[in-house]
Amino acid sequence: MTVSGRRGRRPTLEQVAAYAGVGRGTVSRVINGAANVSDQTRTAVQRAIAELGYVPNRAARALAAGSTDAIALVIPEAETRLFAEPYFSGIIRGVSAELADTDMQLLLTLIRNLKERDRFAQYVTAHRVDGVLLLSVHADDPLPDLLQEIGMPAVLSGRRGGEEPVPYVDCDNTGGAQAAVEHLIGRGRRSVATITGPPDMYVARCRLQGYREAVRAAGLAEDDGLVAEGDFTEEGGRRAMRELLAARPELDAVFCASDVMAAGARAVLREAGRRVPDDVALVGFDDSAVARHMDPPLTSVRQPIEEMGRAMVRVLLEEIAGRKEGRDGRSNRVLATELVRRSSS
Amino acid sequence: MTVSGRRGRRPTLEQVAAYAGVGRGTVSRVINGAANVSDQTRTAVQRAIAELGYVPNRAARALAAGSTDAIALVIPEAETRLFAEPYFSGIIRGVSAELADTDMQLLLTLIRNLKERDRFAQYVTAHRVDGVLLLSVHADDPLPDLLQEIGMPAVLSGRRGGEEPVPYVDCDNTGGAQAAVEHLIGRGRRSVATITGPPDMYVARCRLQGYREAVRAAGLAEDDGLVAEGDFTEEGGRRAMRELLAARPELDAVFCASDVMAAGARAVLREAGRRVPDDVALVGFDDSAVARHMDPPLTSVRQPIEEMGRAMVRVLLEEIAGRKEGRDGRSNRVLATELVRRSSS
DNA sequence: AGGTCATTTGGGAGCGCTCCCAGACGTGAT
DNA sequence: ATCACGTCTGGGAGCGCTCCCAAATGACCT
Repeated sequence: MTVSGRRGRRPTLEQVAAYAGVGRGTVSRVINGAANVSDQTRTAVQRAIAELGYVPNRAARALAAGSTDAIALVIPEAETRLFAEPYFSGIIRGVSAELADTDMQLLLTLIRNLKERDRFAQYVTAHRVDGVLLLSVHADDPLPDLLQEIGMPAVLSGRRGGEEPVPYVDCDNTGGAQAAVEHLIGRGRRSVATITGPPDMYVARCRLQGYREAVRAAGLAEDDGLVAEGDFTEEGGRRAMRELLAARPELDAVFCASDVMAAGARAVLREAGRRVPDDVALVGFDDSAVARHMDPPLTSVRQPIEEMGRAMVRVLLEEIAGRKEGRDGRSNRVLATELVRRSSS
Repeated sequence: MTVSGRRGRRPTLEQVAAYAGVGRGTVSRVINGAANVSDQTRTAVQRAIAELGYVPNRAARALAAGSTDAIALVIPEAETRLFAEPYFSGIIRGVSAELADTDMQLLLTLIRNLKERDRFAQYVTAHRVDGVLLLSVHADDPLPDLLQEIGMPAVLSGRRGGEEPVPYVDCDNTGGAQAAVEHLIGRGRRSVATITGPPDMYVARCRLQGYREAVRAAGLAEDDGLVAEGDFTEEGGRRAMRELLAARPELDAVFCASDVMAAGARAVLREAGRRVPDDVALVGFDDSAVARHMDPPLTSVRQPIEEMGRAMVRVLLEEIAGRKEGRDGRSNRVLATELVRRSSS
């Protein structure tokens, strides 16, 4: 063995220093990109690192520096089912991509009950991550406030309401819904109904508002008989569609606040003998696999999910960096949606 | 005494010891459940921990003990699209559930290119996790062998071939396919075709084998004209279905090695004027959202995905514990599948 | 010549744990 | 009383880093 004291273990910073003929501090400076190191020394250290195959020990670094180089992605368990596809994996993909050239680690935490939430709360209170990404929290979730309180950098995906104690990244739900309904109206539909999400969800209210604005802007009558409440499930979509058909048999288009509800609605329309899109045009929201595989394929509003994941990381990293430097940069981000036209409308 | 005071910071083990009037070692023993601590002392320490709200510092523990209390879940990027639903989220759910009462952390790593794979290789070589869960590796992936080489505990989901250098958890693909085809034959179908996955994938070969065994067992003719090669995509399913229809127009059932291919097949059948299930019965594999939302809903073979995630963790933890104690317990696990009957067959 | 200042460097002092050894304190046998 | 042998317990010695202070160096001034 060319290096003394190496015997099988991973080389330490100390050994790199010895090998390069410099002090520990200098090696540390090179690794962390500190400015005041002469080029000559830097090169020597870098060669030593390469030759020894040195990789810093994360635990030691975390202990000494008091930071963990890790962020947590927190997902309420329910969401992994509801948003299974493509939301969940899309966000993860974006987050991971944006993290790839950082050397931050991604910790995944599913929270399926109160006990686990408390455990996670304790976890972050103990500062075992540098920041937290919170996926689709519910309106009554105390986590955002807790994080705000203990000064843990955090970013939300979506909003629970208009304002939030921590930064959020969201897509333009109102605008997306509006575009969808404008599209329907633009295709000559005159009696456009909507199936909404549960009204206690902000995202559902936004999509409903988008619908209303489009209807109003087109000068069509605002008719509550054309609005039915769903719950983002297929069964809810069925129920709502039956209500609509009963109340306004003459309707010629339906904007559904989710693809899954659109699938339910489509089934009811089929039973009722209405053809899609000939008799009734259908538009969904989410652009999920369900939309692509429906018959006919469903026009749907696509959220830039992967990009949202990336944006969340960017905002969080800014937040973490800002926190360190004492400044306080709250920056939200709202991304645009896109209407994907298929043959259902 | 620099110990008392420290306002604002998290309490340390040292402070707990002082508060309880014992030594550091004793507190450590209580926390780690070492046997030789008197009940009285244990109680006192536990009270001190509770009263101070002490949470061990993971970095310090990892540094001192040389283990990280974290495992990595590694997913090749391509898979996050292909298996997006429900495989990906199902595994995560199972893994997370099984990990919940451990205090292991779950590190998520997507690998989207060679550079990232090398980085991850370096990462595990530096022993920054205690174990690795590898999702659906490709046949030419060197990661399993690398992990084996450096002695890092690892578990695969699925197999690349018959044997593996590291333990795996898989579902009974052959049995599932067999059950699906038996089901078709049991419903009176006599000309059962199959659309396979790419033959270089072990899972595809298994499902094909299951098909063959069922056909043979039923005493039906083994006819290569009834076997068409797909690639697990919808378009591949379409192409294969057209081939089958051209070669054996009289077929009355098709077993597809994936739901997505079944969706493609279904579209072609519709164009060809064949009714499902009246003229042609259809069965898929995966029991994905696509299956539930097809028209008619698709009979499909369900894999116990969440349970597979749990099993992977159990095997990995055993592996890690075994490694520590010097024993070498290679234990694979193959879980049963279940046929979910819907109206397509 | 001496003084000042910026730049670069070495290494001590921890960070909060676990590991392990030696000591304290029983208990029972001699 | 002495010894042996068990069970508990305290605390020293690290783990591999970062932080920071002081020292060395050299450039430039007075």
